[in-house]
Amino acid sequence: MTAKENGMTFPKKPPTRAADAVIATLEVQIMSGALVSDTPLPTERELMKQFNTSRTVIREAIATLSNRGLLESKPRFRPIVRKPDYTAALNAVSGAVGHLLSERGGVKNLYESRVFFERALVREAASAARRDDVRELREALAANAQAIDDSDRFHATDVAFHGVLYRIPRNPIFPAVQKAYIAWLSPHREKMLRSPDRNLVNYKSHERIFLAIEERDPDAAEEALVSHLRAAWEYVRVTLDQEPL
Amino acid sequence: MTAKENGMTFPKKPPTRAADAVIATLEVQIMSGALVSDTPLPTERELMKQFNTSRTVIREAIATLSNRGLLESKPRFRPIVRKPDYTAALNAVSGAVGHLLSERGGVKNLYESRVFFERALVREAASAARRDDVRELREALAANAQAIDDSDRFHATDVAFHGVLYRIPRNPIFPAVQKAYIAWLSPHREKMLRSPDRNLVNYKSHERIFLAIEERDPDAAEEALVSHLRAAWEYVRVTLDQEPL
DNA sequence: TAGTTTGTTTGGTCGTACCATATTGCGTTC
DNA sequence: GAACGCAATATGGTACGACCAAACAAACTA
Repeated sequence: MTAKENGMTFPKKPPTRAADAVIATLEVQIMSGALVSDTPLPTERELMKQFNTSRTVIREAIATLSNRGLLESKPRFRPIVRKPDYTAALNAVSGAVGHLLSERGGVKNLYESRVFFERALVREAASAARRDDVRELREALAANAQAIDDSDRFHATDVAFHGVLYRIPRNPIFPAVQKAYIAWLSPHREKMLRSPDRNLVNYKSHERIFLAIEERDPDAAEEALVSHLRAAWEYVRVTLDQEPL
Repeated sequence: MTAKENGMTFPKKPPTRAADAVIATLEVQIMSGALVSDTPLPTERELMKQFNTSRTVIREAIATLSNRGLLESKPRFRPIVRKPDYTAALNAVSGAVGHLLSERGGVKNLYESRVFFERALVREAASAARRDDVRELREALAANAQAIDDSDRFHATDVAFHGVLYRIPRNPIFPAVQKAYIAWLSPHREKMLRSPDRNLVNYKSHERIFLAIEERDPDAAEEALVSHLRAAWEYVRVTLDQEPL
C-alpha cells in the first residue's frame, strides 16, 4: 500500500519546517507587542526550552527574522526586537538593491525613479499643500539659504527641504521612500565635490520650486523640480568621470 | 602563545562571523554569474568541503542568502540560484509589508500610494508615450473590452492594461513596483465580488484614460485615472463592510 | 517497455562540546 | 560605603557527528 492510496492525507503535504513554527510564533509575538520593541530577545537556550526544540532551529529562526528586519542582531549580543515600520521594510531590501545599483544603469534607473516620484510630489504640493505645509517649506528653504556656505549643513537642509515634500501627502509610506532613496543614492552623492557655488545653484532651484508651489502652479513646480534634479544628475555623472552608470 | 600575543591583532577585530565569508563568496559567485541563475546550488556537504567549514556555517549562509533573495529554497530541495532583479528586491519586503497592511490604514496608505504613482504614470504617458506605446495600450484596451463578460479574464486584462502604463517610462523598476502592488493589494481585491456590471464601469474608465493619453492631455488622463481608482477603492471599502482599513 | 522496489543522496533536526566574549557578581581597595 | 578590578558564569558562534524522512537514481521484475 503506497502512501497515495493510504490515508486521504492532504492532497499536498505542507512541507513544514520546524523552524517555520518558531518563526511564525515569534513573528506574531513581535507584531502583537508581546515582545516589546527595542528590548533584547530571550537567550537562545531559553527559547529552545520554550519551543522545545534544538538550538539549530532557534538560530535559524533568529537568522530569518533578523534578515526580515524584525530582529537586529549584532555579532555577539542578544538580538534586539524591532517592530518594523515602512522604513525598516524598505531597508530590508537594501542588500538586494545594492547589487542592482552596481550594474550598468542601475543608479540611473533609481535616480530617474526618484525624479519621477518627486515630480509627482511637487505637483501634489502645488495643488494640495495646506497653509502649514507652505510655511514649513518656507522655513526649510530659509534654513537651506543660511547653509550655503557650509556644504555639510547645506546637504542636511537640502534633504530636509525635499523631506517636506514627501510629508505633504501625509502618507507614511512616502517619507520611508525618501529614506530609501537617501540610503541608496547618497553613496554616489558623496563622491561629488561640494562647493558653495553648487550650493547656491541648488538653493536657487529650491527657491524656484517653492515659489511655484506657493503660487499653486503645478506645471511650473514640476518643471523647476525636473531641471533641478536633472542638473544635479548631470553634475554627478560628469564628476564621476563618465563612469558607466 | 595565545592568539593575542601572537598576531599583531587589529586594534578592532572585525567581528567577522565565519558564515560571513561564505555568504560573501557565494554572493560574488552568484552576481558574477559563476553560479548560473536558475540552477541548483551544490549540495551542502559539497560546500562544506569547498569552504572547509562545518555544515552549520553553510546552512546559515544559505538561510541568509535565501532571505536576501539570492537563493530560493524549498523545503527538501536544493536551493535554486536567483540573480535578483528589481522584482525580487521588492519581493523581499513583502513579509514586513504584510504586517503593516494589517494595521489600521495600512491598506489605504498603500492604495493611495498606488493612486499617486499611477497618476504620475498616466501624465507621463500622455505627454511622452511613443506611437508604439499608444498602440500597445489600444490593444490592451481591446483585450479588456472583450473580457467584460469573463471576470477572471477581465481582471487579467485589467492588470495588463495598467501594466502598459508602468512600462512606458522604460524604467525596469516600475514594472517591479506594479508587481509589488499586485502582490500586496490583490488579496483585498479578491474579496470584492466581481460582476460584468463592475467590469463595464471599469472598462469605461480605462477607455477614458486611453483616450486622454491618445489625445496627449495629461490633466484629463490624470483626472480619469484618479476617478477610476478612487471609485474602485470606494467599491472595495463598501464591499468589505466598513472594515476599518 | 513500464512500473515497482531498493539503495543512495541530501536536506532538516538534534545533541553535545568547545571557544571567545559579555555580563555578572564578588572581593579588594581607597 | 563607593569605585574599581578580577574571576566565575552566561551567552552567542562554531564545529562534529548522528539520525530521519523525502527525493533521487538504479536495479529489478512483470
